[in-house]
Amino acid sequence: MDTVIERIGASVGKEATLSGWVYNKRSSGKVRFVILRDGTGVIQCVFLKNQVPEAAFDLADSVTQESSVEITGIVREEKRAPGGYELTATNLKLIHLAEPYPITPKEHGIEFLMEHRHLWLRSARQHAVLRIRSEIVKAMRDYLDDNDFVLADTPILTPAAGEGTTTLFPVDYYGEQVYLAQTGQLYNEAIAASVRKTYCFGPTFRAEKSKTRRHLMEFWMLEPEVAFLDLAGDMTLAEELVAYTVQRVLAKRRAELATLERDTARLETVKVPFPRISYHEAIKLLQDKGKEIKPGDDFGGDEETLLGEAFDRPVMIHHYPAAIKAFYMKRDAGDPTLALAFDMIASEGYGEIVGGSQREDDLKEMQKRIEENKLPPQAFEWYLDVRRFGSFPHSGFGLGVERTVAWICGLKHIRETIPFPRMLEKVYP
RNA sequence: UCCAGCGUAGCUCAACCGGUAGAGCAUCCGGCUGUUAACCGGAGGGUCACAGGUUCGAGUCCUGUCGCUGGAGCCA
Repeated sequence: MDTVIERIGASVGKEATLSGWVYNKRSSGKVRFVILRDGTGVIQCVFLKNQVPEAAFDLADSVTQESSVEITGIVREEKRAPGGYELTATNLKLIHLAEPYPITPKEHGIEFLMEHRHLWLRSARQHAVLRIRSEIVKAMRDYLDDNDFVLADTPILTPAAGEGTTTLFPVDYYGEQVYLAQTGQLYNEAIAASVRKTYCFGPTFRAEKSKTRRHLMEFWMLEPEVAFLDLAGDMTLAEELVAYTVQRVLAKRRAELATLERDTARLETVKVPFPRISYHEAIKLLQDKGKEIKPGDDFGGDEETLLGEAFDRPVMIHHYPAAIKAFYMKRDAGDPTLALAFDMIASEGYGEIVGGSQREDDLKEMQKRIEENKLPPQAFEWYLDVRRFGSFPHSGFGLGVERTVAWICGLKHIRETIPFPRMLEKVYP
């Protein structure tokens, strides 16, 4: 196996050759330090004038930031080193001399960093976020895979608007106008009738003119859908999935959370059960906190923050007014003005990370909703078939991956949670 | 779309009431045997976003345009 900095401890006292990029360098006359970054970690390499070839010693001074190099040396434990190890170099080989690197070890503004996002990803913070994001996705998929879910991906190009056309990106499809997917949910419902428990995981697209720290035009969503599951069971699935994911990141990505200076005490408490309050209880809670809000209103960013802050773990709000929720959600049998829907609001002001519901499974009722919402009925015939041929109660939800990453990492802005964010009118790089 | 703030060196920022354009980092040259965003000395580097106006004189004041940032709205 190749020697990498992450596992350098196994090579103490031995010679190792590391390949990577020059993260920084320092010089003190007859001793020179090259800080090497190899993608798994960072280690300082010490060059002593009388112990390395002259060419290598010269190169240790002239090599530029982010040049790619190969460094050979003896691995040593070192108390003063942040990672605990150091390399006493015996040689340095240049692979490519980098041009002057734009992102220096000093501060930079967000505009400049976003313009250089492809290079910014190499920095310690972004590296940590990439690794945590990967762990989060793996944890979620592991949880679902281990609980009998079948991954079945849904299309990106879709023939008709899911709900209204204003938020969709139109695409020319051999002369026909189609749209980038907003959700895989409707397809998931059909798949659930085949495999009982399914999920899709992929990008979704919104053409909204949203310009906030919580919105992206292109974001990834994890959407489970389960046959014969009601709203309460749906909430249980959501809280178990989220709690498992948070605990997994705490167990496996401590170092990265530390790099991000995340207060992990706020994550330790994220265990089941999560608090569940009804929409009307939430309204009352907000009114008690002095918010001017009345039953029937939807929650804005401020309200979500207040609700999230009221608990030490994510809170689930259920039984929203049907009027402010999607057409396919089942109504409450006792009060048809309410939808069997829930949102999960993350703690610490990160807002909604999960939105789910029990789906309408009655054919007549669904036909009525499609008509009321002025949706093109022919585009939904296949969807109605799910209600025509052995209709079944079923529920599911969508989990926004980037908002979840922002919350777990403690990032202020969602743009750092995905390698190349698609922001309002910004698609470079 | 609306509101607010900001556009000065490659980067991050200063420049007081309108009076000669400045620092740190980066780059180049030199010094230092343990540095941790190393440090010390030196050098080069400017269409003060763009256009117009006021003034003896504008980076600074006024108008417009463009761009960026934050927020609102919008938002399964």
